[in-house]
Amino acid sequence: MTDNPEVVGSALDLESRQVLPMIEHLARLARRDVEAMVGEKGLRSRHLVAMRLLALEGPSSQRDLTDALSLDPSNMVGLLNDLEGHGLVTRRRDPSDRRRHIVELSSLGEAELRATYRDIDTIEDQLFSALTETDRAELYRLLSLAIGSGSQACDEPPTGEC
Amino acid sequence: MTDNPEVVGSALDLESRQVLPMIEHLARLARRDVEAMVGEKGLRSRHLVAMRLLALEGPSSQRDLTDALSLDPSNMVGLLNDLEGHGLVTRRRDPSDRRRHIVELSSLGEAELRATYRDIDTIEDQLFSALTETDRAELYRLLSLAIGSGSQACDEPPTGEC
DNA sequence: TATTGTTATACTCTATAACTATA
DNA sequence: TATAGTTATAGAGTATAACAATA
Repeated sequence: MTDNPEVVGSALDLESRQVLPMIEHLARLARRDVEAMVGEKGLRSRHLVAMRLLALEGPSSQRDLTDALSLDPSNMVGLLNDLEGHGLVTRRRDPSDRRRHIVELSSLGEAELRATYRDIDTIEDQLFSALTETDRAELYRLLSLAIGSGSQACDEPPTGEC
Repeated sequence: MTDNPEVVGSALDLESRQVLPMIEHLARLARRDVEAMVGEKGLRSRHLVAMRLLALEGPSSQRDLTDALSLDPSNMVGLLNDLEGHGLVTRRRDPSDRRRHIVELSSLGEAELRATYRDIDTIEDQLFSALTETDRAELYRLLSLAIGSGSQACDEPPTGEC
């Protein structure tokens, strides 16, 4: 723990077990693979994530979706336009609050999502080939845990309020 | 396991323990936090990843860096221009192969990297607050394992050769 | 001829601000 | 006044192609 920057020999304590750089790296690799594989259909990574959420949560408002995905509302518009244009989701007004749109996965969207999941499984098999089944289950658990708390409990990043 | 897309009740088997969507989600959250925190210095997530690699591997050619980070060579140029402009890395010709640039982290860059790591630690503490220390060590192990094999063993994504 | 680095370029992703319609 | 959704726009991320210098 020297604070002298001249000591170049201490490269190792520059490596402090951080996971964020690795997550960013994996995300870039994965996105490239996913879009190379399903890109022919005009679908991209973000579309799949949104459809996945709709499959899990059922019909939701755009506000719910943007909050859950931590996306900007204006991005969600174009994203859903794409999906709706392909007939993968439907949008309708909420009768009880006509400002809201209720977004729902269509049966075509569900079928498409299933097909895409098989593609993603293939990519994951390759990307995580060094991990055992137990490892992968554990990875799933850890990431679920992080997302479950990290993105919901504390929305505003650096306010210090959390 | 029905293959009838009409069966909407089977939402749960659409959720097949995939980690890629979560990794992408976490990456987006993390990048936003990181850039909100260190953005004032003009540094971005990619800069930190590159500096981190230089700290770990020592002086490297641009080709080495682009391969390790799975980035496009043309992106690396601008990235290193930024770092060099801030005095965080140095570039010099390799005497034994004058096509190559040898890139090296400067002592200023090392100091800056140390300071940034403390910021990133803070973000990770918050993002992974639901995980125990053991969990986080395990997460680090699993991601390292995936990157160690996934990105090096198989560079070309969908050739089927891997 | 192949490789390293570079420039130019275009397309995607993400964020901000201003607007509308509803509440 | 506040909220859900939309539009327009700009900045950052990423990929491709063409090029110069060197091997």
